[in-house]
Amino acid sequence: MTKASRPKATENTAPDGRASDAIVERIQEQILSGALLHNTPLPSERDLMERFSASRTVVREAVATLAGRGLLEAKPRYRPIIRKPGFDTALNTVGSIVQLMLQHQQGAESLFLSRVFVERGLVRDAATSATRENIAELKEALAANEAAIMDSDAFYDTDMDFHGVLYTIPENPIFPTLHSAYTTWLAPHWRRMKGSPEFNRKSYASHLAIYTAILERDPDAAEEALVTHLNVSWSSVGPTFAPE
Amino acid sequence: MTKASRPKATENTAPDGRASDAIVERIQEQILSGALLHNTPLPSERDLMERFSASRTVVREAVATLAGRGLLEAKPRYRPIIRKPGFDTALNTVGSIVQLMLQHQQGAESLFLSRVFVERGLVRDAATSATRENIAELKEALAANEAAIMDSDAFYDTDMDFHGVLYTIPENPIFPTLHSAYTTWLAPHWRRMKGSPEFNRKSYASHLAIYTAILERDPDAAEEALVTHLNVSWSSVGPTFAPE
DNA sequence: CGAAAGTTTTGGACTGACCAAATTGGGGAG
DNA sequence: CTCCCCAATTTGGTCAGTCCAAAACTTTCG
Repeated sequence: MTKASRPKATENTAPDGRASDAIVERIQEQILSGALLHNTPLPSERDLMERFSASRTVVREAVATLAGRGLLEAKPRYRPIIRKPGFDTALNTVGSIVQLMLQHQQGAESLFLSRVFVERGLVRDAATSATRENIAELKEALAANEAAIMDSDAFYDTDMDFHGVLYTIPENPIFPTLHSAYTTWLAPHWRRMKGSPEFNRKSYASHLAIYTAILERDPDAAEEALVTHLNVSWSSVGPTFAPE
Repeated sequence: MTKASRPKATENTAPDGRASDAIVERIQEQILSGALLHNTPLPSERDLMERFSASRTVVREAVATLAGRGLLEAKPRYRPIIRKPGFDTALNTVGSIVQLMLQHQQGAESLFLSRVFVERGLVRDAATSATRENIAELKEALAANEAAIMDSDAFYDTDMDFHGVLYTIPENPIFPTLHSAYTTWLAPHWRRMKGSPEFNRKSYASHLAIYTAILERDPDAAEEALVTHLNVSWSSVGPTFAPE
């Protein structure tokens, strides 16, 4: 105890904003520095209010803020779990807003088009600079994709995986994150209508075309194959979004 | 707006999650539907607690959540301002986490490389499909850039603007947002070191090369000019980030 | 040794109160 | 009549204390 852990009266140099912000920052530091371990639960609120000599209100607010930032995962009645931030954390925090904008097809289409844009760049780069390992992975993903043609659920997964491999090629952690963002955000709409082995076979053919173009180091061909592939997909998914 | 919804009396039967979530959702709806107008202040907390017949604690929590999602802009002592969500809102909410990752390690570099990736695609597209207006805008931005060579502050701004024009070409609202995200996130480091008219002149030359390549509808040349340009910039900015 | 019952802890929510800053309303000076 | 300044009121931020039901932790018992 010894409540005197922090004399708050003696120091007033900066314009004191929110009291919780100070706590947020302190906890944040401790999470980043590792003083609070990843995947472990946060100390109890009553504990925290002692450590920071603040009221529960403030502590609570701080916790909520941290949770909003994704540094804590706060399930309703449970202890908040500490999450060290990564690019995935960042993407997660936007999830709720993106979700809102996806309800209007305008937003969904924008997002989809951005994906096309990104993947166009990815396949071009793959065509010009994919390593042997990259190509091996692509081949593997492609094989899995072919094997799943008859099972639409599995096909969906292997489809995602194939595209996912493309995102790993730049070796930039942002891209895999982006991929999972695209898939999780668009997934609900995507899943709802999907199906025939016929359709799957066509998709697979597209994938193969992309792969082949990459193998032949032909960026333009790879890009074009990718674009037509995605456009076909969109033509059957786009309409599932709200009209206006 | 006939959805009067239930007044939530005393019930314990349902697995009610967070009480504030219900309010969050209601307010969110009202913001989206326009019942609460963009850029106007939210009603007072005491008012809200009457409307939703909840305690101030809960109302407060709801407001905090909304603010965290970017639907409200809450300055410390002022009334929260209603913000209808857009892609910019989304990017804003990630700001704090991104900021964390920028301080450290290769986070900054990853971000920068992603920018290079994006702009490569942008200039390619510009080279193949820029409209007369796009080109006119580029020309204008370029002229402004040249005129600012002697004034490093102004040069920085016109530099950003020039790149910004590229992000408008796809006519996808995500891209301008992305541009402002890149600039605001990287700005602090970028600003801290820049300077000589000498350096500016070189940058301008790069911009001109990009512009010329676009004019000549040469995607490869445009891309290459862009890459060398950004790499030069990075070589003088990158080191300003924390080592490891 | 493990499962059930019991006890303590903890997060969610509410009330009432206080303070300082923001907003508002009303004069009084120009 | 307008504009600015100062009180009166509102409002956001914070605190302390209380209640409750669900988790988490103990202990007991089969």
